Formats: sequence, C-alpha cells, structure tokens
Amino acid sequence: MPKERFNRLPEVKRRVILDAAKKEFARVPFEKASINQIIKNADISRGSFYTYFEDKQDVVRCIFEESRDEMESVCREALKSNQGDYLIMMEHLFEHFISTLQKTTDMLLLVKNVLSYQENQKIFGFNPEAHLSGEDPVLWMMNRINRSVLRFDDVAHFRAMVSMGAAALVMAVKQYYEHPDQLDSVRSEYHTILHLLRCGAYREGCKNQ
Amino acid sequence: MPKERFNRLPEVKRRVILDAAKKEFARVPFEKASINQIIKNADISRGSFYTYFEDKQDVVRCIFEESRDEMESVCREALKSNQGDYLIMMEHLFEHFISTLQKTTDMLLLVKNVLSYQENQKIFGFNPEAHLSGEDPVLWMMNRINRSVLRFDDVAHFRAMVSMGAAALVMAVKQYYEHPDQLDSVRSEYHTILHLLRCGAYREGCKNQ
DNA sequence: TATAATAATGACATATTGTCATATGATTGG
DNA sequence: CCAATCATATGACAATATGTCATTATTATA
Repeated sequence: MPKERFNRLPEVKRRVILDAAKKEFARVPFEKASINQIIKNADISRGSFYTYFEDKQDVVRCIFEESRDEMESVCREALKSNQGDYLIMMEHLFEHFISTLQKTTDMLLLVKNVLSYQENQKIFGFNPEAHLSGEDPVLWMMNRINRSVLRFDDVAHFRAMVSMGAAALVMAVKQYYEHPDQLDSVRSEYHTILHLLRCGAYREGCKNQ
Repeated sequence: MPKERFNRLPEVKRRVILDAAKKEFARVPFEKASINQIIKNADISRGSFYTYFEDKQDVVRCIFEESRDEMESVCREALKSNQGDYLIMMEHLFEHFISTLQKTTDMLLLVKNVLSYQENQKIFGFNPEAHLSGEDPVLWMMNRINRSVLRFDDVAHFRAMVSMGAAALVMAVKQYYEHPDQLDSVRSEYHTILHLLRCGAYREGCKNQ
C-alpha cells in the first residue's frame, strides 16, 4: 500500500523508483537495506520518498504486487489447460517462479534478501487477508478449480489445501534460492509434498467419514 | 549463535541480558527494536553487547533456542502417550504453544513482533538445516514415530510430512497471536489442515501406486 | 607480587530515520 | 496574462542507531 501520491506518478518515474529499490533490496538483506541508498539510486529527495511510501516495508510490498498479478495469470492459464487441477497448477506455478528467478540474478537476490525477513505468505498474497484482484484467494481458487476430484467441498478444507500449497511453494522457492545448483532435488521435494497433499499420510486415511 | 563470551557468562547475568532483550522485543516490532534499549535494560555497556552477540538477529536466535529444548520434550511426551502418532503429537504441540503464549503477555508480544520478521521455520527449528538436539529433526521424528500407520516409509515423504506439519503449526500460532480472541476458529482451521495431511485432498488419491 | 590474559567500557565516527517549513511547479479562473 | 490556489518536491535537521576500538578494569597464572 504505497501512498496515493506514488500511484499518481508518471509511469516512468514509478519504474525508476521501483527499480532503484529493487537494486537496493538485491544488494543487502532487508534489515540493512537503506532508504538513503534507494533515494540516491532513484535520484529523488528524502522528503519525496516519504510522500510515496510509509516505510521500507511499504516499498517491498509494492515491488511484489507486480509479480502477484503475473502469478494470477499463470494460475489462470495452468488451470485452463489442465481441467482445473489444483495440484498440477501448483506444479506450473513453481516452474514459473524458478524461471523468473533464473532470468534475472537481481530478482533471485531480491527474493533471497527479502523473503528471509518478510511474512512470506503476505507477500505472495496467500494469507487470509490478502486478495488476488480484490477477491479472497481461497474463493478465487474455489471458483476455478475442478472440485469434483476432491474428497471435500467445504471452504474450510479448501482453505487448508490452499494454505498448505502456498506454504509448500514458498518453502520450495526459498530452498531454490539457497541452493540454486540443486534445482532437481528441490523440485523433487516439492513434488513429494504435492503428492502428500494428494494422497494423505495415513494409510487408513479417513475411512470412517 | 551468540559468541563464546556470552556462554561463558555466569548464568544469572545471562538471564538478565536475555530478559532485557525479551522485554525490548516484546515492546516493538523487530525492526524498531533497539540495541540501545536492550543494553539500558540489562545495564551493560555497548561494547559488551558486541562481545556477546553478532547483532540483533543473534539475540533473537538465542532467545528462541530455549523454547526449542522445551518443545523437544513436549514432542517426546506426546509421542509416548499416543503410540507415536505424529498428527496427534502435532495437536499437542499446538496446545503447548497456545498455553505458553497465554501464560505471559510478554511472550505473546515477543512472538508477534519477532515472528513477523524472522525466518519462522528457522526459529522453530524445523528447517532442514536446523537441528533438534544436534540431530536432523526429520530423522529425529522418523525414529520416534509409529511408522506403521503411514502409507510411506521413505525419508523424502517423511520430510514432506514434517515440513507441512511445521508450516501448519507456525501458521496457526501466527494466526492466534493476530487474533487471540478467536482461538476456537484458529484451532479448528489447524485441525482441518492436520486432517488434510492425514487423508489427502483427492478422492481417488493414489490408487495407482 | 608481577605479569599475562580476559573482559568491560564508553566515546566516537558514521549512518539512519522521519519530519517539516519552505520552495518549486501546475492549474484554474477572472 | 496574472494571480491565487493547489499539488508536489526538497533538503536541512533533530533524534537516534550502529559497530569499533583504544583504554581501563578484572582475573588468572607463574
């Protein structure tokens, strides 16, 4: 939630500022990131910064908002081409993140630096309060997923599944940026988790219900 | 990982310092917490602080190390009295956290302030690199759990289950301190997640394997 | 007791943050 | 076309932070 002022800014200036911020957050861990450096990079005044953003956190939120939109469209497409299968969509989402991170070193560092300090789920828009294009993300999912293959159809279980899926994804992405050379094993761990979500852990499962 | 100096300190002084730090971290969000305030509370010099700890983070790590030991013993007991059932153990663990948080307001605030900024799983000792009494926590679990009720017996699936369990627990605890008045619904969401882990999400599950 | 090793101190240089009174630039209407 | 009004930008400033290090105090050792 940057301030209104920021949104009223000409597109190009906004880009300059966000890029400057990205550069700084890619440079050092969130803690050490300095507003001074950001305004120097962006060539704006200290005062301006504070008319645009609440604080350092605020900038980060702003940076990640962009990728949230992108994520939504990835979800949409993956669901379309896989009969609304949630878990397959989650596989696609993972590959999407990986390829984004691989494209730019900056992005990898940024995620690494920021993710360590932030409330991951809030950033990725999967906490109960965040919203994917204004909607509760759980409901968003519920309305687009093929629910007939699931063994439940209540919001509570849905929420549980989506939370766990998000947690798994975040964990996997984190693990990837910590060990970018071990993509294969990270991917395989992630798939194991999705498999667990699919089948459950207990053999006798939920016979009695 | 506080410095060796700190460990060599007389027990009582160590307590004073950690309590001072707790007080400060309970006062404001991690970001705003001030080393100045900590040393004032603890009545030690600035110089001393830096011979004890690397930085602010370091103090937090140190604070949470204590509760990790406690957690281990809760796990141990819960497993003993429930035939090694992992998911039941996780239920107990949740209740343990809640009652700890309920006991002292300070602890609730502390967790609230710190958890928002820290690498949750690292703090709770459940990331793959952290260790419960020196052991890989996944192996620790594997050796103590009743594996016969599970539908798998490989480390990979185990790791998946433990990761998800930990993620669920952290999420639930977070949700509790954000809405301490809604314990019932937080608990019920948590149980739903455990249930999901037990049974899996897909109806046809893993027929073909 | 003298000497060596360990621990504690606080002043300091440097950096950071958020604020605010002031300046600059746009826009509107008379 | 000027003036008045509103929106935006600025950077100096006070307050506070951090991490270092030369110095002092305390213990242990010989």
